[in-house]
Amino acid sequence: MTTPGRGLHGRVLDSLGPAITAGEYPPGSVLRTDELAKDFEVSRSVMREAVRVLESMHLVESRRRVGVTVRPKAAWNVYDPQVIRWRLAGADRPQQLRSLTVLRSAVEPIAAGLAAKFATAEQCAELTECAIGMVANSRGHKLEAYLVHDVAFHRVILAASGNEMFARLGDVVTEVLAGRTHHEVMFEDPDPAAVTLHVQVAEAVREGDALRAETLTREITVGALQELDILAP
Amino acid sequence: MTTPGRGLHGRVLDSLGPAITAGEYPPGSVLRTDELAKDFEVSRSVMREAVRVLESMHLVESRRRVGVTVRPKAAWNVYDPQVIRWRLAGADRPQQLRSLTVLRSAVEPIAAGLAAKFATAEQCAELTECAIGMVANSRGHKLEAYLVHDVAFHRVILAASGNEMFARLGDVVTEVLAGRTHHEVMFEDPDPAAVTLHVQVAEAVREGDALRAETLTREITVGALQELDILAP
DNA sequence: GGAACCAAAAAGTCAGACTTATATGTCACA
DNA sequence: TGTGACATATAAGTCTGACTTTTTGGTTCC
Repeated sequence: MTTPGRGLHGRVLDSLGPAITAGEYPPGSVLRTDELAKDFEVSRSVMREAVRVLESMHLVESRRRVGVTVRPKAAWNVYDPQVIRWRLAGADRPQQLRSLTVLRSAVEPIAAGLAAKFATAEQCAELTECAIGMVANSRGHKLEAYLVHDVAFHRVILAASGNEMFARLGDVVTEVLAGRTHHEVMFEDPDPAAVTLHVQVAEAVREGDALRAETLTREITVGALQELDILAP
Repeated sequence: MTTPGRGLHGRVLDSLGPAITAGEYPPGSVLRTDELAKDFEVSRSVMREAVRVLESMHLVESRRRVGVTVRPKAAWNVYDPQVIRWRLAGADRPQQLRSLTVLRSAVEPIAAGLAAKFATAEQCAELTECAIGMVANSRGHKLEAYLVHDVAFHRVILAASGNEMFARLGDVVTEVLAGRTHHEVMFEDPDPAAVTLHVQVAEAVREGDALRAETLTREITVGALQELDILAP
């Protein structure tokens, strides 16, 4: 999905980042740069660059005479795609999946409404294609192919909303959907009702019916919430 | 609001970051590390650390034999608080304000609904205090004091939602509200209807009425959208 | 015209010396 | 006994220079 280990400092991050988000170094832990450098067998300059990046993610704080302190989870930049990936890969996975799904349930309906208003003809076509692809792979244990179209569908919706911040959630949604299919139990074919909803959203967007697109998408996300037992009574 | 210029590399960031987000170096521009180091009168190591941070924000990409390339806006980590601050401070301000307000309009109603279910007694009390503070400063050109309570109100809602990702939007909302009051035209007292809505939201949350809290908050955010001429017909 | 090759350019890496801020302990004095 | 000033050790921060590695773009030769 993303470029791992860009350079030496990147490999350090790929190792240190997940360790922190997984709570291996609990908040308040103090690390020392040159000790880390020794542990990871890299020069101090490389380790310093890695620490700087972690600092920009608010995962750690570097202070003179003290060291590199791990910050509490509440301070983390939980929207950083890399942090999200690290958390999804570790012990934090369930919580991360829940909060992301709740975020989706807030954002996607609004995005769909905006998409109905602002989507280009090309995006409408893409959307329809995705919906068709989902239908075509909705039966017969072709989950992999189904997922590809499902992911693409949601990405197009977010991009077509015309809101840059919504658009940037495409990666996040991708991770969530991919995770749901790959890691969770998902032997059966997708819910036919959900497939229909996607087709109908594509319709509504094409017809410029913002309210309908929003409502239908809300139904989709409610389904996603229910899958994770996040009830919305 | 946040710590500016933490160390030498921080000061470089405070200068280079805004320049990039403002489009001073358009996407595709190629910078060279040691040239930058010379320009900013810092050592290469310091400049490298700054570049690493910019890279982690997806503002630039560093490649061997090529240099440091500025990435297109679509790649930027627009959820990074620092990037948001840089954009709000520069030419991108209007667009940034719009997309943030749309994001708010998606997230806050859901957050309010969750808050109605999960807020602690303490948070309910805080919320009521904020609402009272808003009422008390709603007339007589006491906008500064009004704003303080307004901001606090929305932060509590987001925090009380129990969703870590919503909670982290508190800073963002703060920036938006502060910006609206300080930079935009806002001579008159706040809309009395909006004040009432806040009071009612506090009520609904206290009573655990999720649906009402959500609906009322949606009315608040619709108002925010209208202020920016973002119509939602 | 295309494939193999070469050279330059820029980032990447490392090691070592030095500077600076600061937490903490010490000691004198009240 | 408590409090303030001061000294000291510590770890991050900074700078410099040498070296390595990757990659691009041109050049040569078939």
